[in-house]
Amino acid sequence: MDEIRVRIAPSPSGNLHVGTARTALFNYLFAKKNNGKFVLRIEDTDAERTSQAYVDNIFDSLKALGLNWDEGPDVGGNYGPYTQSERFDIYPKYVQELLDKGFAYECFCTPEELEAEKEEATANKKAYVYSKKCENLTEEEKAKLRAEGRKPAIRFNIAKAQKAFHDSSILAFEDLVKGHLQQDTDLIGDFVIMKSNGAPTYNYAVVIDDMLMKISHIIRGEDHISNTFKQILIYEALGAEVPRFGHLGMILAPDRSKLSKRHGATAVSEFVEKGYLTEALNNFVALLGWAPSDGVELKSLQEIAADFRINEVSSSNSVFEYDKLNWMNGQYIKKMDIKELTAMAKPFLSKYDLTELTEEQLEKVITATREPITILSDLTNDVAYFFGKDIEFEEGVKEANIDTEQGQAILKEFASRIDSLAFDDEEKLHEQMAEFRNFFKEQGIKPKVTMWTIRAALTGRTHGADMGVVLEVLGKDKVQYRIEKAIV
RNA sequence: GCUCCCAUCGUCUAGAGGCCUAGGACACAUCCCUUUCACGGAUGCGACAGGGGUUCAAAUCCCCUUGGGAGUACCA
Repeated sequence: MDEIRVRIAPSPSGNLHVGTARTALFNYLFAKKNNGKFVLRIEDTDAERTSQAYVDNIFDSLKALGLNWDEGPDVGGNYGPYTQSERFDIYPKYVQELLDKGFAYECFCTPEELEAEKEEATANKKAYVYSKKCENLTEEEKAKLRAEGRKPAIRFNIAKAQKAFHDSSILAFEDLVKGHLQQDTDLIGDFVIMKSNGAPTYNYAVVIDDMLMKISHIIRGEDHISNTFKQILIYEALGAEVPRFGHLGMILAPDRSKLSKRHGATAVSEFVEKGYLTEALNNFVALLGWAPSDGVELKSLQEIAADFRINEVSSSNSVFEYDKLNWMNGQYIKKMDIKELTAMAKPFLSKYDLTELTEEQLEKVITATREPITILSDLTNDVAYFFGKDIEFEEGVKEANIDTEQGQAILKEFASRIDSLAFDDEEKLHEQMAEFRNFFKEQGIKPKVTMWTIRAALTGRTHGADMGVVLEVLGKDKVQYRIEKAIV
């Protein structure tokens, strides 16, 4: 194939999962690195589990991550439509071709008959393989079954295809990330490619779509390895060029089970709602299975794309731990443009009356509180004392820092200086506070203890934003009010 | 059950036979910086799953065991 074309084909039966996001990312990176095209296809074959809300979520999440597609349902392209449900009329044609070539046959088995076969297989500790009962039905037999009202499903004839294109029953291919992979096709049952209701099944529809969309490389999760053998055979039976495959390890929860709701967020949109930055999410997820050649882990999408090589991706599973994601998110928050950060922070500040502060003051507050946070939602609590008249004291803070003889002395001295404090002159205020600390330092009280008392009275806590910013943003009136309230 | 995949610090990983007394990042601990918490800096803790081979030499190659994951649908 001349052009490199990859795709991501999510099924809209849920919000975009981080695992899918990583697959999308690796496909995107591979396309970027190789000047290829990245296409998005929506696999909504199963109407019952599918919804438009999920389709929207998938679009929005992918866009938020910056994983822009070159072709897709919304932007179109030369190989559309890009939504499977709109492609239903093209699937029967190739089923007929397979039927004509003898690589497929009609199957009239009922669910009950199939169930019985499976039970027998498990009873004999054998792998279940369809009995091929319907492989050689005569026209008369078929007509009779049809007369009974039975509608056939179409099955793919594995052995026939395998024999036609390979020397033995072993089917092998070179995986882009896992290397040599093989499977004995005698162990693969003749699977249904078209249901009795006329709808195509997944393994068949993907092949037709990928073939028609000229997909050259299929990068996906390793849960698809066993499907790959079935799919290769369909490509071959259709006389189509078989694409290259690359199977990625799975993302596991810390308990090594599948990442699910009980482990916390699973959808990209949930991470965003919690206050994770999509840049950090991309960066983190890229590092699950891939390592930059220069060892520098903090990297933009562009930098990663330039360095990315699919064959360097690890073939093992990786555990999704929040520690590193949190650290990374914090790094991005620290480096982010303050205006952009402030805008992103606002949704997390909805419980406060933001009109209390000017935009400039808000930016100061965010600047002074961004350092220690790892996710945007940390801001909600960290910024609380900048709003409203009164504050809430954290447990024990009042008793230890204010209700003491020393605390009261510090507060009284501070109260006496409030009138002379330069609330609107950052530099001067800084000097005045230094002088204030020295006043007590000479009495043997550590600077940080002095500040703890003032901070406690003003914020209800012993740690938080820079005191200069606290004083400046709070302003003389609030400072005076809170200090006086703390003096017994 | 059957088939397939995987296996380096707690986690993500570097490592493609000698460069490995196994490197980095996160987490953790200690120290420094400091008006707090942090940030930043320094140091420390910490792994080649086990057993057999092959080889002058194995984390790297082969086999077995063990452990983990996936697939086994007229779901995708």
